Amino acid sequence: MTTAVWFRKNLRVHDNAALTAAADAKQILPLFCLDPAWATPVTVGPNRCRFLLESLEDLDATLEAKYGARLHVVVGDPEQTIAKLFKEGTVTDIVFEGEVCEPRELELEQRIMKAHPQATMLPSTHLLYDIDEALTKGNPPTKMPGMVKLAGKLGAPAKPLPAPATLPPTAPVTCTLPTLQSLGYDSIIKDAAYGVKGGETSGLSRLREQMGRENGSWARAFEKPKTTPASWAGDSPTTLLSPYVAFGCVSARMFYAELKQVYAKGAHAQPPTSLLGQLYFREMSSLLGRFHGASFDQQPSAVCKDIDWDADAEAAKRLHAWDEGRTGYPLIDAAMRQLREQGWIHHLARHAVACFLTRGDLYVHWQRGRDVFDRDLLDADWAINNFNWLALSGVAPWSPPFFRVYNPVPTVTSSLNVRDPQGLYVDRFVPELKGLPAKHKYAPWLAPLSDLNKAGVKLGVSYPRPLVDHKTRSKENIARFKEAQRRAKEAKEAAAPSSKKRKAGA
DNA sequence: GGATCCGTTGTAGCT
DNA sequence: AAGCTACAACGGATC
Repeated sequence: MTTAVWFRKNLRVHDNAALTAAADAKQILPLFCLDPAWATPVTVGPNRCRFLLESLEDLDATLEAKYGARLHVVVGDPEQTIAKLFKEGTVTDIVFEGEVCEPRELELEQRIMKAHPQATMLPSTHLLYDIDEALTKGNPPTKMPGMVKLAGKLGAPAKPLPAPATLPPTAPVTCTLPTLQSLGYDSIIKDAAYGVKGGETSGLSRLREQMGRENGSWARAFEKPKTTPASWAGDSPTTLLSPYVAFGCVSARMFYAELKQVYAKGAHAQPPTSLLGQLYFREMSSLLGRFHGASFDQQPSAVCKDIDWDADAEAAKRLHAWDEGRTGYPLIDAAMRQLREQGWIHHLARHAVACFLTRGDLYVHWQRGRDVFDRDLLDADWAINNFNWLALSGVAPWSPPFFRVYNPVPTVTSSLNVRDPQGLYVDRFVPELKGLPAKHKYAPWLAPLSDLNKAGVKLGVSYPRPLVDHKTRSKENIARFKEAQRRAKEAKEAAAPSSKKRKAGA
């Protein structure tokens, strides 16, 4: 009698409902299914895959040290892997946590439950709140005041489950962890942003380190818009805990519990900008993702206007240049190159590149950008990624007004808050501009020819000229967006006339 | 049911 | 230097 404990987005021993439930089993098989269809270099970048493998390695080590158990990692289709384990008699039972909203995972678990009726699917520990309970309180909020109100109704999140004291013996299985090479990755990037390494061990130690930063006053004072996107090393501007939370190395409830302790010791910032606000945004994204289901990542939908994004060969070229950091706008290019190299960029850099790709400059479909983020971000999360691309491209009810476009050339007053007078961020990620005077670093096309020559910069050759002219393009795009919106409204009105129309007609 | 309020993060130009 | 305004104007929640 062996119970498989299927690890999914909970790569940890703390706050793990499945592992906790397995404490009563006769024998267990800790299991992770690595779907090779998921982990391809095209869909999941090497850095993100590396973080996963490190997390699995750490989980295996923790299981062995704490319980004398080992993690059985199988590279293959999860459904088939589990079916085979049952068929061979390796396992007789399975326990796992349900997914909160990602459609492919929800579909997968439905197939598993159908094929193995004895399986136990437990409520997820992925969020602060039980998602089903949260959704009984009405439609999920789309703005932070609504989320704060909902949190008030739901009360304090449950305390994180402690790691089990003991576990039953592990089934005797030999297993070796896959490597990036064995999964078909050839460009192996070793250094993530700020050296974040996957796994519960480094995740929990990073959590404690960040909560203890400046004796807790840093976490209490934290306000995201005040941090700068021109960051890549040294003290991180944000906690950089998001990759750990995304893969479940650190549970949101554990994060919340530690944060509450720090908050208890003094005055602290409030949502939306505070650290708690960040956990609330994550919660809100998942609630909305669950509520809208598979349409959440589509256009058009109940939460996505039908905008006529460019989709011709020219647009494909612009997308490619954006993806590779060759737009000719150093801020955009530095951020996109950092994303590839480090698997992380600051929140405001995400705003800058997302606005630039979509409504601001290139007028490319937000789904294209979303897929690039999904590939490269260590903290990629289906609900959060879609929520934010819907927001930044201007199509969602929770979007900022579409005509508020970020300037890709940082200024002192810009809300992108770049604050990089020496242009060090550009130097680090766009080294071909290194010799330029600092004042031209973010707009090399404005530099006098003598400066360009001195720096060895040949615009259009060693570094691209601006792909589009921001001032004229953003104006045109705003007009196009407005027109698309007007058409959509008209179509809606024609389908279901409202009293407004009658009034207008009278 | 209509009016009003407000939303984590716009920019440029002015005082 | 912080704070105002013009630009052009969405849509959900609330009263």
